Amino acid sequence: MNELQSKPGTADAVAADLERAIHEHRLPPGTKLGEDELGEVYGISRTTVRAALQSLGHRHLVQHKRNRGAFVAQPTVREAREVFEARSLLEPRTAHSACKRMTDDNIRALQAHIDAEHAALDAGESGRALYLSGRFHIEIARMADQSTIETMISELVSRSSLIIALYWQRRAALCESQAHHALISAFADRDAELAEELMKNHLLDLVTSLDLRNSSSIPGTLKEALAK
Amino acid sequence: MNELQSKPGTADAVAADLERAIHEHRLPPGTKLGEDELGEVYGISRTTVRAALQSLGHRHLVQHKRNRGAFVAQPTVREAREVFEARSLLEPRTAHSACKRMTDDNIRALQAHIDAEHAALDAGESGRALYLSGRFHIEIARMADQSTIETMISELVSRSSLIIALYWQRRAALCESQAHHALISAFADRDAELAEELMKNHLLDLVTSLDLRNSSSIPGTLKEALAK
DNA sequence: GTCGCCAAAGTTGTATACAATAAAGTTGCA
DNA sequence: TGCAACTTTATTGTATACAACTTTGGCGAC
Repeated sequence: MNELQSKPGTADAVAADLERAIHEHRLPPGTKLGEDELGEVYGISRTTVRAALQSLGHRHLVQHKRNRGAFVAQPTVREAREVFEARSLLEPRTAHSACKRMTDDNIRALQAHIDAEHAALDAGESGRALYLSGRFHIEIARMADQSTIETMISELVSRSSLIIALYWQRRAALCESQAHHALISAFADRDAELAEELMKNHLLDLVTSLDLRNSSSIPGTLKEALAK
Repeated sequence: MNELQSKPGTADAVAADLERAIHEHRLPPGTKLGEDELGEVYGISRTTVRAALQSLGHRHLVQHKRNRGAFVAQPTVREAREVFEARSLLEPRTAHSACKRMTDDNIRALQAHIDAEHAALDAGESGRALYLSGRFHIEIARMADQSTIETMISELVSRSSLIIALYWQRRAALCESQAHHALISAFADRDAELAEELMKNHLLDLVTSLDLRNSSSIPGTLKEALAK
């Protein structure tokens, strides 16, 4: 059941690699993604790099500035709200659908996901833990057998990772896994209504754990704000 | 309040032009989009054409076949169901939100949209009428002031146009505008709950007006189906 | 006569070279 | 000394050239 991954050196492979690096916070928001630089890293020409960056740009993970280059996107407060609004429309109902189709193998796979997340957290790899935490949501969409919605959620989850990088406030540390555990329990009990409600609340909790007050100074954006 | 449109000759402009042509059924599903050919039409190089085609590919409007080229996408029955499933999750609630924010000017704009649609239909421009009919849904999302969701709905609407081209069955002709009129009435009455319900039923009607029986022979796909 | 192989043509995939634009640093003048 | 305009430099935007692959037509063998 290997997910089909592109051969290394292709635009898709580079885009996937960059997306993961962004998702894992190894590339913070605002990081410049020079074409020559990336081409040298991956041993490919700018043409392929550009294709990858364009793909990420279309998913709102990188922001293109004309004649300036590509940068890891810095979602605004407004954008952050919109992303979670969209997720709240898609994911609860998708969790409901997924629950009704879920097999025992699926549930075990989700449990394994959480275990891996914990392991990463224990190993101090918080970026990887965050990535796996996002994948959890995508896996649920996949189990709902809705590839179109899965694609959308995948984009929203990646963007959420950027939002977390910018607006996360320390206090609410890792209540994450609690919600995910509860979801798995609902799946195991085949309680679709409960799963839907849990997902809804989980997303709500995520939003409230963010600091989305207007115009909080985003690190690295200050100089740009003045320049403009 | 001119919507910012890219200068002609840019990848964005070409992509927008092609998207509209696809939406208006001037480019039927399965049409080959040769790079040299398009470059000659628009007076630009293949580089720019490729960027435009890649953009449309990411929106699932064109399908890329390795070393074969780009073709106007031919959504499968499964994909068709998924697109409308996604729309049913997004649009009713968005109509609700839009209703609560809607101004009198907004309502007049929507009415003007429908009038233009009728005019196009009377002029025999059924493609343009279909395009405007889709724009109606996008305008509502815009009025909900949710640009992220608007982008998603925009993609889904364009894909719906391809689905209609493939699976539309003659009988249910143009009950379309009826539903849109009813929606405007709900907006005018500031009845958000009703608007949500109307949108939900409207999308349901759309799906049931399609012929989504498995493996109905799609024009132009037959030879490919046999080849595979 | 049909099947299979081979060759040639056309198209996309990739890399490189050139042009345009924006940022930054420098120099000159007030 | 401060500001402004210019020059320089580095980067992206665009076009073109080459390579790889798929397809299609023809030729030969069975």
